[in-house]
Amino acid sequence: MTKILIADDNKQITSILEEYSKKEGYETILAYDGIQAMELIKKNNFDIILLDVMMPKMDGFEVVREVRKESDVPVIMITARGEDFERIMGLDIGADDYIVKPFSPQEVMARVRAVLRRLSKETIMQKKSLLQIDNLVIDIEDYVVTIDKNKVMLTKKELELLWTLASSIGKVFTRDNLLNTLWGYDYFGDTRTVDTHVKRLRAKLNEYPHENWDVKTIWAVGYKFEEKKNEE
Amino acid sequence: MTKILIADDNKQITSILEEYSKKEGYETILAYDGIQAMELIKKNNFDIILLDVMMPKMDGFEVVREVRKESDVPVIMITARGEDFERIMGLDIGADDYIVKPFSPQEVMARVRAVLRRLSKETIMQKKSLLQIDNLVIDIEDYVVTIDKNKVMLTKKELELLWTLASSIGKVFTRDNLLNTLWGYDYFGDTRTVDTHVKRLRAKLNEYPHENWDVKTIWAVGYKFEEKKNEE
DNA sequence: TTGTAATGCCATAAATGTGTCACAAAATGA
DNA sequence: TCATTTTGTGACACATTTATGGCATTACAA
Repeated sequence: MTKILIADDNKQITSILEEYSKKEGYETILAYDGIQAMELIKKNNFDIILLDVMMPKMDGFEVVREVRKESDVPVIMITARGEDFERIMGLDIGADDYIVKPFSPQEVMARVRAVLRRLSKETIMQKKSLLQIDNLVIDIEDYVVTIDKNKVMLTKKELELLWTLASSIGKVFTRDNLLNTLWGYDYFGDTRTVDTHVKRLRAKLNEYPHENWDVKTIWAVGYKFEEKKNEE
Repeated sequence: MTKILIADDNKQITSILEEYSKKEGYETILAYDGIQAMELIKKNNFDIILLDVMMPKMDGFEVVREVRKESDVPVIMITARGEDFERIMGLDIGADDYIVKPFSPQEVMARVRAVLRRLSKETIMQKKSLLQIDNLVIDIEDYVVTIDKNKVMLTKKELELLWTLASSIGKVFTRDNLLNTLWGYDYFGDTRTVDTHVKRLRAKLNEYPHENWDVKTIWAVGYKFEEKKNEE
């Protein structure tokens, strides 16, 4: 049975996530600050951990750092603002995904499922932080994106954008969603900025052929990463 | 079958490393202090040894010194702080690699594989602690770096920096990563200092041609050692 | 101790990335 | 089809990040 730890000092958040986790069939345990989370982690053997960044006594970053010394449980960080992508995902912290508030519980559960699915595949492969879709490979650790082994030179924002879209294949993101996830919810900028980044990303991706996937526009809604299922 | 000794007084660390080692297919033996480690080393014929520096009864340094009197087993040291690179890697101690806490188990296993791979090539050659990438050779033992047989005069920090980057080809290191690994995690200095050392290192490396590799900047992230795969 | 090399820090220059806008192009629906 | 809405694109200003040279301090060897 999948065992999940939900750590957040906001009880409304933990209780709604608890409800959804139980609906999902997970064994759910709650913590309300970092110290408590650490204690529970030491005693239990969780399959996945949901960690709020801002918690009393010990913040989420510290908790992951502690956890990572000894274990490799998948961790999803919940952050109130657009913290630096690479800080959370990659090099410094080593979380498996991150979610920006405000979020919907469904979204969180989708991420949890995605991480668990991805991880179960990766026990065979060595590398984590590797997202592979058809001939597209996104490697967070090396900060490299390739299409059929061809290196695509993306900037940080472009990589974040691609990673965000591609890690939820098929899901439509509104411009506000993306602004919220990539720039933080307290960012007040032009919505159309997203368009510009999509344009730049597409230009670079189109340097190489990719028949089975694309960044698609959903008219009057937003963008999504689409994978065309092969007709095998 | 590869036989590995894991010596650390923290049982959580040994047990997680044991788990990963077994997953890797190694025969795994554990020790919880230096004396115990020594006894096991005398009785067994290990292929590789993981040694925590801070252990009760006999610290990691002493253990290696003892071991080195009689054997040449590859040793990877685990240190909590940025101990002097040359002390661990160089003439005094003669370890084959070192890892700074906190680490992820994958990272450790990657290092283990790397050391074993390197060593297996070196049985023919006499030298150990030799890192070779295309026309670049880093000799930790003699503290010498050459490009096409041309000696490159690097300072201590420059060598450490190069070695750190080059022994994880492709991996991006943030400035904080490097500060942590090279200066110790308790060092509070200017992040930009890393830039300066990269500058000096590059200047010296560029005295000689190297088409197939370079120290590359990942904008807004950090640095990495990049090897351009030859189109053989 | 003294001289020399190494190191760390800073200011400034250079390089690169990002956000905004105006207008063109495309999609939608009557 | 046309009017309207939405998206795509190129240009440009400006923000951010990195490279560089110089200088002060420290470490080290003679």
